Parts: sequence; structure tokens; C-alpha cells
Amino acid sequence: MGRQPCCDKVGLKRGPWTIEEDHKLMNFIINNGIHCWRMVPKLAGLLRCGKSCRLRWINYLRPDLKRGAFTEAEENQLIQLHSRLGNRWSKIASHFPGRTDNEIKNHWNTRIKKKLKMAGVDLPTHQPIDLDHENGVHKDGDNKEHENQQVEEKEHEFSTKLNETTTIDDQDLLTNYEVLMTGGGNLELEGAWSSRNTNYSTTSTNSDQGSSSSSIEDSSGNHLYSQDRHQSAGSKAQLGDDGEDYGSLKQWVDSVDSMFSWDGFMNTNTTTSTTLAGKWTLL
DNA sequence: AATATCCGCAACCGCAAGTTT
DNA sequence: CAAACTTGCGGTTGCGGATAT
Repeated sequence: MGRQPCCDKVGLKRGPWTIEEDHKLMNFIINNGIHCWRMVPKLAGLLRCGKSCRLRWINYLRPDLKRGAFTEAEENQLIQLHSRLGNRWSKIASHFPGRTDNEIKNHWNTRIKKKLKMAGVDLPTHQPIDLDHENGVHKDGDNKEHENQQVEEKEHEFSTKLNETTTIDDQDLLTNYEVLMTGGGNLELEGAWSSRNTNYSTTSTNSDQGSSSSSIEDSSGNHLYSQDRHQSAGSKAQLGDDGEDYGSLKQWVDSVDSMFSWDGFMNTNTTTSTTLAGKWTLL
């Protein structure tokens, strides 16, 4: 015997709810609470299925709903959470008191998706879109100049977005760290990093056989993480050749992946300059 | 002013997980 | 232990208002 439908749909009303139906449902739940959704429409005198009543209550009638437009801080938090959790809307919604998973899903699909696409961020990976692969453009002459311009624009947009990320709630403060890294190995710490008084230090040499070491400590000097990077002449040559291969710096970031997940933008403009703008999430 | 197109959102559907019998 | 049932989740649809032509 197969699974039966949640309710007998014959004779049941569908589509938008009327004010009268809303009142009936709200009055019933306020007076009786929710014990069994299947029984709610029958007891409340509604020609709806229990599933429809539940949805209406959760997404519209619940008294603790926040409503109203998303703030910029909420959007930034949503982007962060989505990069970590993917399309797990209910999990994401649990970080937004008064917001429903449906509301968040809708906001993501109608606004943020477009925003990130415009900023050159691939979804759902949150990685920068490979324009050459997307467009089938060969890198030479004018194309390269045009491409560099696009890369700079993307970089600027992403950096701006990160700089705007200043509000992080307490729970996220424990697990999220925002970093903006520019130049040949210099790190500028943003947002939660500085809030947590975390120190980051890095040293490097300029030889072809150059090496660097990086470490992260908390404000009391307790060791959190360190990394020694030995860069071969071969990997140095990769840096900036065509912007496609991030060379040893990318390898370095990859090696950190066991501890953090990297989500962001990385570009190598020249053999000596690499720009990263993105987020490390503590795994 | 009329029509077409776009966009946001509420609501639906199917499925999976969890619970009860 | 399996079937029946309930609840919750995520993808999708379609209506209605806003905007463009």
C-alpha cells in the first residue's frame, strides 16, 4: 500500500487565503495551540488541507514575524551563511529570528542571486566566474586588456562588498572570519578578525626559492595556526603568467583548506602582485 | 492609454525524515 | 520490523502589481 496523500483534496479550497480564513486559523491556533495540523482545518472550520494551514501560519500569520525589507547586514549575513550551508534554507532561517525559510529562499532567488551574478560570483560555488571559459575568449592583445579591466571591476565589487560586512552576530563571530588580502603576501584583517583581537603575521623572501611562513595567534599569544610555505622556482613562474594559475599562493590557500574553507576571489595581476578578497570559514 | 514584459512573493507539490501504530 | 501517518524542507509555479514600450 503506497503512501496516502496528506488529506482528501476533493472539495478543498486552494490558492490565496482570504481575510476570513486568516481570522479563523489565527483564532483557532491562539485559542487551542497546534497539536495536529491535519486536524486544524477541520476544527477551525476551514476547507483547507493541514499542510496549507501550516504554511499559512508559518509564513504569514505567526505573530513573531519580522516582515519588511532585508537590511544590508542581513543580506551580507545571508551570503555568508549560504556559502557555508548551501540551499539549506531552514538552517539559514534559524539565524534570522522573525524570518521564514520561504522568505529567505525567495529573497535569495530574486535579489541576491542576481546581485552576486553581477559581481561575477558563480553560484552555488561562490567562486569567481571564469570569464574565459564562459565566453570562449582567447587571451591576446585587446582581449587581455578588456579581461584585466573586468577582473579589476569584479575585484573592486567583491572588496567593496566585504568592506561593507561589518555586522556579524555573536554566533557567527565564533565561526566566521573575514579576511581581505592584498599584495604579495600582506594580509589586511577585516571584520571579525579584528573583533577577536586575532594576530596574523607573515614573512616572505623574494628569491625564486623563496619561502614564507604564516601564523595566527589569539590576543593572548596562544598559537592557533601556522603554515610554512616553500616556493619553488617553477611555481613562481606560474604566478601571473596568464591569470589562470594562481601558483604557490593558491597552493598555500589550498593547504589551509583542511582547517578553513576558502570562499572568495583571487587574482594574480603580475608576477609580484596577487589580490585575494574573500572569506575563510573555520571548518 | 493600452499592451507587453518583468519581478516579487505566496502557495503548491513531491519527497524525505521522523514518529506512531 | 514494517506500514501508516505526520511534519518539514526545498524546488517550482503562477498570480498580481510594477515598469517598460
